[in-house]
Amino acid sequence: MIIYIEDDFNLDKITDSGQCFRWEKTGEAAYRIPFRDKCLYIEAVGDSAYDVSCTQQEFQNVWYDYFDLGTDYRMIRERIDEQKDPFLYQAAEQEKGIRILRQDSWEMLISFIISQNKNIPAIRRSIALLAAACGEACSDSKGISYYAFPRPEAVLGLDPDQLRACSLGYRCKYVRAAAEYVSEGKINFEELQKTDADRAIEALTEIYGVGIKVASCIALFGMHHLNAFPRDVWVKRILENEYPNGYPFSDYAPYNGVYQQYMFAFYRNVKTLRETKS
DNA sequence: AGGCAGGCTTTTA
DNA sequence: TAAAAGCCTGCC
Repeated sequence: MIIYIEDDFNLDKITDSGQCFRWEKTGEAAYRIPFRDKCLYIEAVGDSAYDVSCTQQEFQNVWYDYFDLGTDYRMIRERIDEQKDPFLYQAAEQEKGIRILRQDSWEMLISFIISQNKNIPAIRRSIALLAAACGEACSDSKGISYYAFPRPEAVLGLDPDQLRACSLGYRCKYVRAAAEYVSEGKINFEELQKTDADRAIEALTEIYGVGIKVASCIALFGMHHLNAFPRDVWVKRILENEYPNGYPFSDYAPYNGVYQQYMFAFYRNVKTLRETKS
């Protein structure tokens, strides 16, 4: 089925922005995307046109929300004043097409615990190993198999050696603690989605192995708190280098997290560009 | 070969 | 309470 998306939407930009770790590239501008108990093939086939493997009904019920198509990212992007903030303006122009997906809170919790001290390929690898170790084996619309992201109880069912085999290293104990925490019902993701970003982050940091940065990522990518602003080493460098007199968070509320994504992706791409040149 | 990669917890001053 | 040390692992 062909669908049309007029707003900012770029599959490569979204997956390169480091918010999702389970998309599989199946071709030029084409991906296979597992989400909860579903799996979608999507391919860019022309101007604003995308070929998707699901029915119209499934797209409306599941994927419209997953891709956050109800939010106007062009409007968010155009709030940046080129004169007042040329750096962010350029970053957003360059990285236009990034959106903040509405992913599963529990999956994001585990994914970002795993992310600490790892680069993106290593994060992807660990998550794939974990899913293969205890996720449910499923079959997509083409009959090709994949693993659903495991439930907390499935993670708890692994013995320590099996967990360690997912290349989790010292994060093993964090992953296990988080699975216990969720399994015991100590966190209510739905409730935290309804509050503000700061409250959600505060609650998330109660979990062993979750600090401010990881909690901010979970709030932004797993609870859709668009004002959450993860500060990793790159963002700290950006704030130091580009905004020595301070960053105007209040001007950019309630979308600070979206702008963070633009500048983060922009900075990283500049860096890799420099590396490939030299 | 040592440092670093999208940090966190624990220990130490 | 702020700064360091230690932690798994893979990669250059």
